Amino acid sequence: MSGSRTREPPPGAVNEALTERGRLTRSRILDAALELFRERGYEQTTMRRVAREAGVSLGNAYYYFRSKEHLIQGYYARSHDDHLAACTPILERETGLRTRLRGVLEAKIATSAAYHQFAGALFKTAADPRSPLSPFSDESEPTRREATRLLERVVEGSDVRVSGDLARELPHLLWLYLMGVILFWIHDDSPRTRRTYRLIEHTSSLVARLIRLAGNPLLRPLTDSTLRLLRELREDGEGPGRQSL
Amino acid sequence: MSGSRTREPPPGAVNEALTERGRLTRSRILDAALELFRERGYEQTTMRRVAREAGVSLGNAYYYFRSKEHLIQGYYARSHDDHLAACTPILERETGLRTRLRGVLEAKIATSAAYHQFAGALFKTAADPRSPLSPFSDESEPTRREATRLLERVVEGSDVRVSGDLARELPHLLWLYLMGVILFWIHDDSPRTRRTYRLIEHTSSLVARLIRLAGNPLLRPLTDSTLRLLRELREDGEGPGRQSL
DNA sequence: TACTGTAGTTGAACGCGTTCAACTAAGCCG
DNA sequence: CGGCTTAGTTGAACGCGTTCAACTACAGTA
Repeated sequence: MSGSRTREPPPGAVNEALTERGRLTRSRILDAALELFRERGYEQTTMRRVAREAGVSLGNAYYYFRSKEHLIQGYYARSHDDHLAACTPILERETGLRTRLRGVLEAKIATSAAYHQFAGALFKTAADPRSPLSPFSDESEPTRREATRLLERVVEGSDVRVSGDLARELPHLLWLYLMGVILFWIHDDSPRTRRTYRLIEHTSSLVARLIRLAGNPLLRPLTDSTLRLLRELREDGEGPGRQSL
Repeated sequence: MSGSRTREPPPGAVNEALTERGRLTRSRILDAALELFRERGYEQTTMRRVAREAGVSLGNAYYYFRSKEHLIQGYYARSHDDHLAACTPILERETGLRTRLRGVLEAKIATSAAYHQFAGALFKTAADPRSPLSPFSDESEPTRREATRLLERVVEGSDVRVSGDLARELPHLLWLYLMGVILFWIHDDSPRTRRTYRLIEHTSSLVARLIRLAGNPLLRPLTDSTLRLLRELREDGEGPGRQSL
């Protein structure tokens, strides 16, 4: 009995309160994990192998990552950064809503291509509502907010004007749309996931037209009750987290 | 070396080629599993405990169920049977599309209520595209087909007439809608999942109105390109399985 | 320099899902 | 009855994710 007596929970995903040495070790572990994920997928990658590849002990890997699943958050962060970088030129160049939407969606798929085969296992854990990795979880709120803001920029920077209530909800709806596209992509086993690109090509046009139509008198009641529903569901939730689906 | 030399793959989920004794044992295992799932959830239930509770050995449980996940298919089957039974009176009584749709959706949620807390873990495995339990997998095709047929009856038995092309795709779209509702329900932690009921109440009305509007000249191009997309995506798939998402 | 607390690190151990070679029981054919 | 086949059954063993008590390295303090 010589060591410390209480142990704080491991640092986990966030890069805070780590010494230089710690940051380096953490990074080595994550790099090893992502490479193994790409090479042989999620299930086939063992924590023992990750630790060995990173040159640390098994227990040490768990010091930096609460669980095998938590390694995935490292992937999330990197994936979003890549996506953002790929979107910038598109959002600066294009002004049409359809083109902007399509470009952003295609960028997400293109930047994720290398991880397509292990993305299934990824969503497997993400689908569990109790998992902190669920895209709907409180813990994912920061990432979700960033993605939503990106979609907000897609609409705001376009030549389409959207009225107040809809403008507020639209980014969330588009985020749901993005989740749907990703879900499709995960299940897409066509060569180069060409079916997903086809889906994006068609649905981006569809969605852009729908947004334009939303103000039309014929569709007004439909639009209104949709917006009312979204508001109600949001108010109904007990926390500030808990998105509208 | 006295026993048999080759071993067929275990019977798995289907109830075929089992002796009376086998059927009984299988049923005892499944009953034990479902009870434990209800009591303490999926993860907290161990195969050893299931076997003990069923009064069989650990290995024997694996003789009837290829894996722990495969126990879930037993849940699927029972859940669908319950749903079907609950829907029959509704479909015989109601004629309005909105009411029929709402009734069928509510029945799904109501009959699943007891399993709400473990349904998350259920969908967790179901979200993996490689898993045979994925609702999109080839192995789930029979169940999916049955559910789709139920939704077909919802439309056909109603007082709304739908034209040919749309009539063919509509059941698949409604099945997707049902999947979305279930996904929402899984993440719904409001008391008695009342937010899900609110969602159903509003969206069933919305969807019914959309179906009526689909034939409207203003929306005709939108409807047409949606249908074209669905057809294309289906043709693009290489197998007869692989639904349109 | 010695002392102390903490970040970082270790590997044995636990419980789990899963596998498999071997066993038992029951039916069938001569 | 005896021999054969096959459905049904067993539990030890394997590999994995995860935990944890104990260790080491190092920075700060007196």
